[in-house]
Amino acid sequence: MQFAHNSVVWFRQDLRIHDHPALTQACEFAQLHDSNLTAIYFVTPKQWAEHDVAAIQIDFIERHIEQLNQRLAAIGIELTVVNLSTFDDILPWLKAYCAEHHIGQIFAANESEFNERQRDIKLINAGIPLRLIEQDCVLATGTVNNLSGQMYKVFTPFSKAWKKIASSQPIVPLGIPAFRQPIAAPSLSRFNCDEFYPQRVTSELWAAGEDCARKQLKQFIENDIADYQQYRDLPAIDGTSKLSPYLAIGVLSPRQCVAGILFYYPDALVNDASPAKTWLNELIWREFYRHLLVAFPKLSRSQSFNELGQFIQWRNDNDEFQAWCQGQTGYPIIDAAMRQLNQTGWMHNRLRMVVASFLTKHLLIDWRWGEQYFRQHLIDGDLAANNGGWQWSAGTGCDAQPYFRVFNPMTQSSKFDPDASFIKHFVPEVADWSLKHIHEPHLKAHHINSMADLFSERAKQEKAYPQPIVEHGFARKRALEVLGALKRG
DNA sequence: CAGGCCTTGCT
DNA sequence: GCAAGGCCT
Repeated sequence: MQFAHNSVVWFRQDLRIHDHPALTQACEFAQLHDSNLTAIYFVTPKQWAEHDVAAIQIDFIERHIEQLNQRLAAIGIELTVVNLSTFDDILPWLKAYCAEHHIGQIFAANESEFNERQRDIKLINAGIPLRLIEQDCVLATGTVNNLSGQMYKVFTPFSKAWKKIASSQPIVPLGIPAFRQPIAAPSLSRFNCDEFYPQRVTSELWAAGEDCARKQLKQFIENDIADYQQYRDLPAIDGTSKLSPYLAIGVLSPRQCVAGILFYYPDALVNDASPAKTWLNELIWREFYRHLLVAFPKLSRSQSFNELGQFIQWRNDNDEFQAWCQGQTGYPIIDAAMRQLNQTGWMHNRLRMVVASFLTKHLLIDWRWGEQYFRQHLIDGDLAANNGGWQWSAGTGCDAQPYFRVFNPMTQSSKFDPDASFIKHFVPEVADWSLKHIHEPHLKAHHINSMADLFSERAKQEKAYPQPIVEHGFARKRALEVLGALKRG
């Protein structure tokens, strides 16, 4: 029998060749042994459907896989796309592959989600020579702890500790490994997802490719990061980085983002007044939620962080949930946000908080319903951040919003979309309403005053837009009673 | 261990 | 001004 010197790099949610430690180590291994190195990607649509991965994200992934294929070929690595069904199919496939191709080592980036970790542990226990490289976070999960040696449960002390550690070590992204002579890029198997994803959904708002992502990162840090704090809450303005789709599938690494910040703002980790501090904090939130996912695996299984969360008496009215999903609640700001999600696969962060608060508090619908709907539609779907954000809104999470803080959709509307230009774009029915009525829709009279109105286009349109699904004062009081009951026991 | 502190607000 | 209560040092 031939000695097993060949190796594989297994790509998951890390679809890039820059700053990819597992890829780099695989190349070094193959150079050392003068052996073969190939790359694989597993398509597991049944697993993805169980995880509520959005069709638009799968399309985004497939477009990046084609790009990755070209880039890998340029350094002499052949990529194979393998169509399977679930994670459980990977073990037999890898067993056969390792035997046939004399594979001695499989390199892969670690993942923080529970099922993904279980998959890897099972493979290792079954004898698959899988070597996991910690590269999911800038600072590996489990390495940022309080003085008791435990994971932090409050963001601010976590972020301080994180910055202290990060500032004491070099943050230098790896380049593209110089490996072998280019080969012709192989033709890849198409993703076979039709059974679980009959509808293909493509986004034109995010270009595919590592080069696009890197350019967008550079431009954001160079031009926009200092204004981020000022503009990030205004959905009508392009004030956010819009990099989340790339981070979610690993076209960019978080280390590239932090290194980018430090290139332009070298003191960002130690200077609390740095213009880059607000966006840096967002990256640290990403790390916080991932570290939590590993420290508290129940979060991956949709259990509330706060034990009391399981006792909340959700109303869970299905018709109201549908109205929320479809952007038909009668609150223009809520409906504009949900339609942005439905139409583009992305929603502005401020609005994610607004609609999450509305669903969980005004409608008293279980945050899990909203979390699932978000994942099913977001191009940047990411378990850690999505779960963290929803539990923060619902008040069940780690370092969450207090239960008695109920966002006022009218205040949020006038504060963050003052001229209603965002709302009007996604809810044209209200485009000719006064600003006052757009922000405070309950003041808008929906009466039809005359026969002329009845037949006018305007009357039809206004009739088509629903009355507010629930009155704010009433809903607020109801939420405080239901959620407050828990605390009183 | 007592005391300061705690993402994005509300009335 | 207020709204708990737990976390962190």
